[in-house]
Amino acid sequence: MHSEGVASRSADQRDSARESRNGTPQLDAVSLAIIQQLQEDGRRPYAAIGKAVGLSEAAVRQRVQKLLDQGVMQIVAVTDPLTVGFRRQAMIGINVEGDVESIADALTAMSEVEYVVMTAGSFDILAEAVCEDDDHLLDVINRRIRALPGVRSTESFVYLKLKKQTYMWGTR
Amino acid sequence: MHSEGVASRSADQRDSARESRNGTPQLDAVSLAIIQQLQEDGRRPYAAIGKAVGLSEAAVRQRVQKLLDQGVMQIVAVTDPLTVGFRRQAMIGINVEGDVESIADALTAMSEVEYVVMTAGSFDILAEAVCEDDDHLLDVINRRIRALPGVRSTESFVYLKLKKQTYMWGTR
DNA sequence: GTCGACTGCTGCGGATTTCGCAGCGGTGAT
DNA sequence: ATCACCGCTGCGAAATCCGCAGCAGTCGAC
Repeated sequence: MHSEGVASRSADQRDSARESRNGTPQLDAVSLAIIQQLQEDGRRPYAAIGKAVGLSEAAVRQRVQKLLDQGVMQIVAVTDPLTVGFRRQAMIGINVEGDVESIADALTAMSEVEYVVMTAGSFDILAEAVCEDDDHLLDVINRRIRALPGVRSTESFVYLKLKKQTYMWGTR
Repeated sequence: MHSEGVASRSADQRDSARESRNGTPQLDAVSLAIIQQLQEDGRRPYAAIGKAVGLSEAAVRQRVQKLLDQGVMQIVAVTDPLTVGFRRQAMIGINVEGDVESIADALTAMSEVEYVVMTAGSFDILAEAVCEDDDHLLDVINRRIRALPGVRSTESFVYLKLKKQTYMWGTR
């Protein structure tokens, strides 16, 4: 039950999530609207969403389940790390020699590293670390990240104050 | 089958969320466990959470409502922006002369800017911009951010590939 | 063209969950 | 001791979730 119909459909019916070349599904307007509803409130009832986007409760439920299965979105609780006991966060800019992606994978495997992105510019990788205190952060940066073979240099930006953190993509 | 004796509330009954000096609530182990459950699945039923943390369904519901009201957490859908039609993202490092916080506030007001943090290090502010295409990104950086009075310089890191994006704080 | 397979939507009951409220016990202040 | 407050429990009613059967539209094959 995991069919991947690779076809181009023009009109209406099974166009909610078409696969594109790179494997990331293409979303139609209705799925986008559903996501938008759930970005406002992740627990909003399916029937209410259906009324908002013009679909039945069951249809919304099936679409949401599919979006979750495909990994397009996830419905989760997000918090301010400070209130859950993580007092030190930092963005770490990393320069790499050799294979950037393998370094990025190594960072991804670290539980303290919550965000990893490969970039163009004067850093090859940006990674966000969430730590309990300074010692913990120091350990992550100096003993774990800089120890990775291929890491040429790092620069750290310790967070002083988080001003904005939104999850309203597509709501604009 | 995770039934744990997390709730030894013999000691203290009304300690689920006490206010500390700076106004951010202090969370006890049970609330943390609830958040953890909702980080795994934001739609998990209250009864299931209650079974996991050792509370009744109604108690979990009241706690969750309180956590939401206090702004400690929010339950939302999160997506990979690429799949929802935003093809260009960038982290922007900003140097400021004068009041850093007022610049940060101005950035916060921009809908394209999804993340703003004041930092120590060679940037005063890091901001993440989510845009539809290169033109849009260029407009945000050159015409809007650099136009802010007090912005001395900016440096951009265009995202090539998002490798990790987690919301599992406290799950470790 | 018809046929068949596939996909997505609807509508429907039954099971489950959510919701509101009254009551209870522990804590701290008066 | 008394009182007010707060969090937890338990319970019935309402709303929601869930699975399933049926229908309609598209696509590919013949």
